[in-house]
Amino acid sequence: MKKKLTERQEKIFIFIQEYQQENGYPPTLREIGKKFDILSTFGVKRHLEALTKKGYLNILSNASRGISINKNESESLDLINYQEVNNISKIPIIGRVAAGSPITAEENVEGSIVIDPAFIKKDEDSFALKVKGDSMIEAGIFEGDLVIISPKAIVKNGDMIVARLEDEVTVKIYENKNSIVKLIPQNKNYQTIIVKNKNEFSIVGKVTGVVRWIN
Amino acid sequence: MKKKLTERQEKIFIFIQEYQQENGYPPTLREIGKKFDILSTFGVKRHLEALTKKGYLNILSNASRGISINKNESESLDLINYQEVNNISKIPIIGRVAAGSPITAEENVEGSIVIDPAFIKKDEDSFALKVKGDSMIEAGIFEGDLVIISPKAIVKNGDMIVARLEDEVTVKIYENKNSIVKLIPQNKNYQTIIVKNKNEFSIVGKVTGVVRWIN
DNA sequence: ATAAATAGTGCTCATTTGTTTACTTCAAAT
DNA sequence: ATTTGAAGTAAACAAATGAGCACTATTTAT
Repeated sequence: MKKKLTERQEKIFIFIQEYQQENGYPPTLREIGKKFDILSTFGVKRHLEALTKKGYLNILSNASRGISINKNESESLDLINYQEVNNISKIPIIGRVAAGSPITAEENVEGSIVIDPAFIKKDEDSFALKVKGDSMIEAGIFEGDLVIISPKAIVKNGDMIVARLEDEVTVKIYENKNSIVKLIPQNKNYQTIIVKNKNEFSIVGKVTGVVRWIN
Repeated sequence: MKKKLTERQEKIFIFIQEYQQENGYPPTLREIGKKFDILSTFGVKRHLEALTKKGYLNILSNASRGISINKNESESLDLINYQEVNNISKIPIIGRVAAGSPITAEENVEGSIVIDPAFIKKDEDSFALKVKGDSMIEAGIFEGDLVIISPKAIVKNGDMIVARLEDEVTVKIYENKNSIVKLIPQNKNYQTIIVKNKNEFSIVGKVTGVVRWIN
């Protein structure tokens, strides 16, 4: 379970996420400090330690930019991920997502799917979401399909992602031009969403697969 | 268009991708060197420069771990092709089908996918086909998708099936009214096929699943 | 055969970057 | 009133890391 962050910590956490998404690598202490007018690296470091203690980050000691974002916060999920049968990755399937709850919380797990490790490239944090709604039918994603999500993947413009807006989770095409983030559906009947309040928006992960079962 | 890589460059590029995927940040020159037994950082650096010049990477000068992966377009680097011997609901993937040969002949197998037995109802004869062509895009099946086929399933009108017509294998919607068999595509640009010579037609199986991998 | 591209070693150097200690400020809780 | 926790400054330090040069070896193409 994730512990609550202070306002400052949350802003820093969001910045790290955005930096990582835009650059493909995490920021340094000094880059974070510069952004938030913190003149001492020590001040930044303690923020990172707080975020680590609360389970949001992992930090590799003495490694530059050794920040990795922790998107699978609950320990129960780790148990699910470690159930590997003969080196085959078992991916948890997330069903309904209660408002405000972490997306990978145990109570949301509906089942699991087993994928050949040759297909899913060593991303043990992957999970699957059951799609509700038809906003992506033109991209060949239907209601009831499972989308496989890689939380650590680098998201680029045009990628299909799962985004969280306030307490809603949706599948859309991601576009970031001049810091204006757009979430583009693939259905003429839906409108593009322009993200205004970045605090209420986060990228859950990139869609790396689609699985559909008929009957 | 991306330029071709040397064997060495490709291995290094794949390693960088995997490292990024696993750790959330890119490797350092020395970490790459260690992996490939390159004792000098300069040797590694020139590989990165080559990869940059050929459009695979971007590098931020003087920044540690300042490597970002360029995912512009088609990366047909099939690092996914090896087979492992495990016996749990392993579904073979059929690639090209030689004219006249039985569709599940061993030489046609391109790989395999492992599916949770909870999903596939113990149909051990299931196999997967890689879709070529776009005749089913309106049913959410795109070129390159894998369709999972159950040869034993009972096929009803309206079901999606894989049919063999002479030496061609296609995915279509099946309809049989008054002994007139129609194969209906899901794409306005294609025409419904009416089967005349039933000797040259057979049902390979029913489509029970669709799997798509993005990137 | 000769030039060009590829691959690598060993070394030095400069910068980047994380670590640590000591001290300050402020607000909220006890 | 005192303690506690969050937030920050300044300075010195060590480790990590990229940059660069001179030189060698092998393969590939002209």
